[in-house]
Amino acid sequence: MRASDRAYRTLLGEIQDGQLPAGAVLGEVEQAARLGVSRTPLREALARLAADGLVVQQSPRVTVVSDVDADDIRALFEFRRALEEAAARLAATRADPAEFAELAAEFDRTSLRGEGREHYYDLIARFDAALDDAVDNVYLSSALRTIRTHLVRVRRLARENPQRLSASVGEHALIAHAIAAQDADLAAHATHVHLHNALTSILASLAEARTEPGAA
Amino acid sequence: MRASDRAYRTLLGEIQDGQLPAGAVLGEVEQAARLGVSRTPLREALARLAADGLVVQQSPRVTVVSDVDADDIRALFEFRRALEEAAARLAATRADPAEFAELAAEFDRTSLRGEGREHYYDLIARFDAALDDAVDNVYLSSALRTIRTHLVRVRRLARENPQRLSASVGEHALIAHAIAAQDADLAAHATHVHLHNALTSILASLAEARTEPGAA
DNA sequence: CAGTGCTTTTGTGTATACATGAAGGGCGGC
DNA sequence: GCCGCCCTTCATGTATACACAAAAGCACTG
Repeated sequence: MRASDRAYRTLLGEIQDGQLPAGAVLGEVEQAARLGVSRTPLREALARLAADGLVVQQSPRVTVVSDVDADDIRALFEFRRALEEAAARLAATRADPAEFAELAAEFDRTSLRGEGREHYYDLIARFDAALDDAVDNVYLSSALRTIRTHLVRVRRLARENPQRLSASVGEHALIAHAIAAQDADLAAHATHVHLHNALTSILASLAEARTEPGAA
Repeated sequence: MRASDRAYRTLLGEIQDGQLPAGAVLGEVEQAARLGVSRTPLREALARLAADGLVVQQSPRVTVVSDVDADDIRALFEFRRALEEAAARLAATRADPAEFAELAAEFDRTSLRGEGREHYYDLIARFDAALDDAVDNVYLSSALRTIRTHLVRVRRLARENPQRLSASVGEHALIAHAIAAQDADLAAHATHVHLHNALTSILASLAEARTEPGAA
């Protein structure tokens, strides 16, 4: 693997994990030395992170990990709503109904059995991949990939409670059913509802975390 | 200005102008020599172009200018529709009505006087800037900027006729009026109509250009 | 003592040298 | 004569050296 890829993935993971918190300064020489690569591939990694919006050039000389506050999350979800509603509509038109019927059944089963976090996240990831595949639009997929990159960090900031997770499974089931039924309106509206609930939960969790900053 | 910026802008302009046609191979040493910069800033420029989607890595070793065909344009407009409808809705909620009333009046005047191409494109650019400003969402604005970058090339491929241009002014006037009236539904639907008409015109022009490939 | 200007230092921007790997051509064998 | 292997070459990936600019610190002056 290329050194620039390693640097990118490492930094990406560290930013998503919170090991590199918002505001952390990323000096080229410093990070290059730490990651064991030279400045050239590290610069490329920083450029990619900047294109993703995960780091920003605070001043011409200093690159920092971008901040994430409630307003950012609202903006992200505005963007996400526009894209995912469109994606849901397109998938309802183009997707293989059988594939989404199968996904819907899996969501239903997961909801009943109440499985763990990792099973749920894995299922979500497969659902997202199927959506991307069905939509078959590189512009949309690329933008959705960027959003998901940011969402990893947002989820970490606002640790979702099991109750919300369970509700989310049901919402996904409905979206998958709608796509399988080729009902574009329902798919879009169910997506809207899902994102509304997700945002509400995240903002509530964030506000809660602010009042009692412990438990880190 | 930085050498990497110069390289980026030059290459961007040449791709948008068609001087670098789709499929053109961009070797690092070759382009670096041609543009009078070294490989390091040129690589950065290529990376930015790749992030924009204007060049693609055809194979691990060769970077080419991305192709634009009718399917690409349809995909671009699907994406654009999702974003601009959302932007129109948000602008209708958040924009300063007076600003868009003024823009709407300018569109009306332009429509009456039948001014030239450059005046129209300039007005559109100001409208887009006002929209970006009103929406106040970096994710949306960033995605819209990417779209506009691609649109320059699309417009060049499908030279729009004066008739379509004139109709487009009227469609923009309606969108601006809707935003000024804070009518989100009308703004979104007028945007949808506008993009539908624009896409139809572009695809027709493209099909026409294919049957008579002269007039280049 | 404070303010200003100079100097030093540090970090980025750029150029170039080196390593590595793939692709193409040529030569040899079958 | 054709196929396959090896060698050469050239492209990218990486490392590093150099240049420049900005910021910080110190010293000198008012």
